[in-house]
Amino acid sequence: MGADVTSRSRRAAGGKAPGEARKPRADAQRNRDGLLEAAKVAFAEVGPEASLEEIARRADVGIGTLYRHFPTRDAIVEAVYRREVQQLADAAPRLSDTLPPAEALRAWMGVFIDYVAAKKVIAPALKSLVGAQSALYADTVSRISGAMALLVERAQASGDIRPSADPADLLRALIGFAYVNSGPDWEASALRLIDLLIDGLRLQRGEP
Amino acid sequence: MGADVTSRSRRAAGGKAPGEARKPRADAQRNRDGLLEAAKVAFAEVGPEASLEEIARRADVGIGTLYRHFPTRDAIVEAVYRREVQQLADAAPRLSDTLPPAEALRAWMGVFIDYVAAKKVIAPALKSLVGAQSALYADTVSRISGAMALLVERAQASGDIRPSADPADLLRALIGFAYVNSGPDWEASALRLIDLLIDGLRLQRGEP
DNA sequence: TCGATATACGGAGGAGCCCTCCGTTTGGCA
DNA sequence: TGCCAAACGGAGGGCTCCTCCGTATATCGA
Repeated sequence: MGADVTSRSRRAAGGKAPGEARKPRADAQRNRDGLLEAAKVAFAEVGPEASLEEIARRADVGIGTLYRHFPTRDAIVEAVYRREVQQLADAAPRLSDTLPPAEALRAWMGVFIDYVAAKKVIAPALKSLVGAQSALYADTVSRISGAMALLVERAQASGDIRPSADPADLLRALIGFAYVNSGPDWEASALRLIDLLIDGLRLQRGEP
Repeated sequence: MGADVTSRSRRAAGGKAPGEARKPRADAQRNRDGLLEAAKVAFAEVGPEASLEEIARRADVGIGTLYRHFPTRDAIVEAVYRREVQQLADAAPRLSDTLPPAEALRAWMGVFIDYVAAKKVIAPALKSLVGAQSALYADTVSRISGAMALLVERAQASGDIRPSADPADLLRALIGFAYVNSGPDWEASALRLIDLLIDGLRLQRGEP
């Protein structure tokens, strides 16, 4: 995303094109990595409200350094979660190649829930997936949206589900189910609700 | 709820039973009301994270006074929302007397969404409706749960929806839909999702 | 190899918030 | 009218966020 201040992918060391910044310094890179690692741990333990000063402390780095690398809280949160989200998105095509279309859709939604359950870290970031203000999360959003769209399209093409089904709606529903993640029963409940939705989608009453 | 420190419903002024505290002082009552009013405004503007010191300031009251009346942030949030939630719960029996059971259920869920949309204030308190830790919100929760249970029971009794439908699941779904409340389309999307759920509930495939 | 200098670092400091504690004020009852 | 429980207010300790700037050093050209 555009959040990081340090830019990583410069052309390999050596001659630099005119106007191009030089390669990031080694200590900068090291500190950045350390910060991400510390943040991952802290977010997992405390949630995304974890103290940034505490994260800097854990990374053995000054608070100023943290802010230089990640000017906002969102920036560091987003950086930490990106890889996790990517894994989730990757599951979609895999499932789609394995299962009948509607089942693949159901299964992926289940995986989404499992994922949120396992890495509790993700849950609080969910809102950003549909949030308006999150230019920051655009990348993450498009990956997940893409996964959902793929599954819905295939299920529609095969006639498994009603053609009016809107992937954006389903994503909202899924995020909503995942959001309500307290109580001992929440995961099972979410899975039942997914089944209910899929059943609803299968119904073709009065659709063109 | 048990949150308020000052207790309002004493027996009418006059002789007091042995061991019973005296009636609250007039200034205390006045300040309590002022705090609630200020909090209502502040929560509406900023959400439930609004600064408590700011609320005390707006109410022309010391911070200590705020804390005496409402020892925790939850206490004051809860007090503000209770009346709003009550209105919502009241809508259920009214709809149930007017519409066919499944339609009443659908309509009430719609009202819930409308309500969250109109008084944005409520949205952030949603999580508490299913939260585990919220002994504080027990009253609110039971009112809403009761409304949902009533509607589901009647719809089941009439055979409109599958007997396995779980009111708690549906409440979770509804709260989830309402939670994902950003973007221009969210309300319409939520209503479509409700329709989808109701359609799913109508399906009786493989149910006893 | 050896500076020069862009780059990166650290942390003090201002401002805000949360919540507690306690000296002061005041409303209500006798 | 006077007493005193009840209520008040806000200073203060501790935490957080974020900015700013003087200091240190990694990198690159000579």
